[in-house]
Amino acid sequence: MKSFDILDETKKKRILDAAINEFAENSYEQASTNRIVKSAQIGKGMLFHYFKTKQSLYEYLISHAIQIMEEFSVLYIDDSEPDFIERMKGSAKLKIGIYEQHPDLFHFIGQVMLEKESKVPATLAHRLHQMQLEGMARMFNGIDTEKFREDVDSDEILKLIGWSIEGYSQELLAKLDGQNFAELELEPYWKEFYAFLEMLKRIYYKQEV
Amino acid sequence: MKSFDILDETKKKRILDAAINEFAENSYEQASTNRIVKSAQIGKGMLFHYFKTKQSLYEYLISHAIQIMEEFSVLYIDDSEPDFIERMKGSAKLKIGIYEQHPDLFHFIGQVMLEKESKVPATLAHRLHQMQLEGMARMFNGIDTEKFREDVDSDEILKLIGWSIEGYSQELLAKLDGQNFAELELEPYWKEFYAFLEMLKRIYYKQEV
DNA sequence: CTTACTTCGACCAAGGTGGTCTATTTATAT
DNA sequence: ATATAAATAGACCACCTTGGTCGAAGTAAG
Repeated sequence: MKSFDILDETKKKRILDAAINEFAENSYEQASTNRIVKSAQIGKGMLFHYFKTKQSLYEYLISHAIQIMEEFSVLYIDDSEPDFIERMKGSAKLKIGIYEQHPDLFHFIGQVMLEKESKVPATLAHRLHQMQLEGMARMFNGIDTEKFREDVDSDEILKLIGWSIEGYSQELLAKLDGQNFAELELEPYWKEFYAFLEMLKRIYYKQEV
Repeated sequence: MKSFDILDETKKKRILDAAINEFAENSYEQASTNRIVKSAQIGKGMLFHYFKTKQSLYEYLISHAIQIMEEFSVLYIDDSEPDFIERMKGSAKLKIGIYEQHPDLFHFIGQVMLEKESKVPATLAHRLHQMQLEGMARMFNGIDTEKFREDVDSDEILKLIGWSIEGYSQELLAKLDGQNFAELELEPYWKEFYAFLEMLKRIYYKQEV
């Protein structure tokens, strides 16, 4: 794998993107190394020179994906922010950030989660699980629930706000489908999103008098 | 196809379930007729006797799925009910009802939607689209928005309630994963769900004084 | 000119593809 | 009981894709 780490960044990215995309859209078995090399525009031999087998390529990708997720997580999510909705802003920026730079990463990880364990070595499965737990912790630990309205259980409020933001994002993403993120002016969408969050505050926070 | 329609219901169901499952979990190209016949416990020849080609089987399934969805829709969704959340109860019952009797139907339709148009004939694509529109209409037409709190736009409230119920269902479904619906006592879960809906009313409806 | 490394893609055996066909069983009709 | 027709299984077909190999050509360095 040394030989792979040494490549120019652009070729490396082409290969990683191609491979992640292939494993995102197909199960391990159905994913095709032939399609990967074609999409990455390299010869068949090279892929098996860099990664000796399909399986080891797969494991490399999983590890790579975890690494990216963790980097972005510490970068974007400020777990000292006590206001839940403010913290969710960071989470949204994280998702968009990953989406811009690695469009298929979430899809890939989702596919990995569905995979029969046999293809995902125990240590990687463990790291994935750990990542999930830590992500939850970073999202929910130390939230100030005093701000929430008192006629609804605060755990419920956390979930409701989460689901609402999830729904909003899905709708937005569907609307922006096909368009190229890189050359898109996102600022107005953020503005709208912030307004949406303010609305959530109006709904779920105590009314200031 | 006549020959197929005549079969005993149990064998018919075995074949339909196997085929829908296969096309739900794989794209058209990747779906395998071999796996279908093995799973349905019939000989290879029979499948191609009933449906002459893979493509025509696929189209039969799509048509079949649309039919089921429409039946359930008129059965469960009462579009004369003016209270949105009450109407959503029907929608939830519809989903569970379909899920019980055809576990992979939603997944299948989702997969069909993703398919490159070429494999889905225009007329079926049109029927699918029409079904979606009518479903939306049955959900949202004639809703009494007077009940909603007035400090938030009522269209937003409709969406927020929808997303919240969606999130709740997903969470519940994840919790019940793997368990067999048929032999499951659902009543307590409905109870909890109704309580959840009452909470949504508290949040999104005008407070009665 | 030699040595070492990179790159490609033809090639391999193995196995899966949609679809056909024959042989046999089962049901129906006379 | 006999003849005819329908239902059924699965071996088989030609074709394609699979993960992986390997030799040859290209490139760079010493």
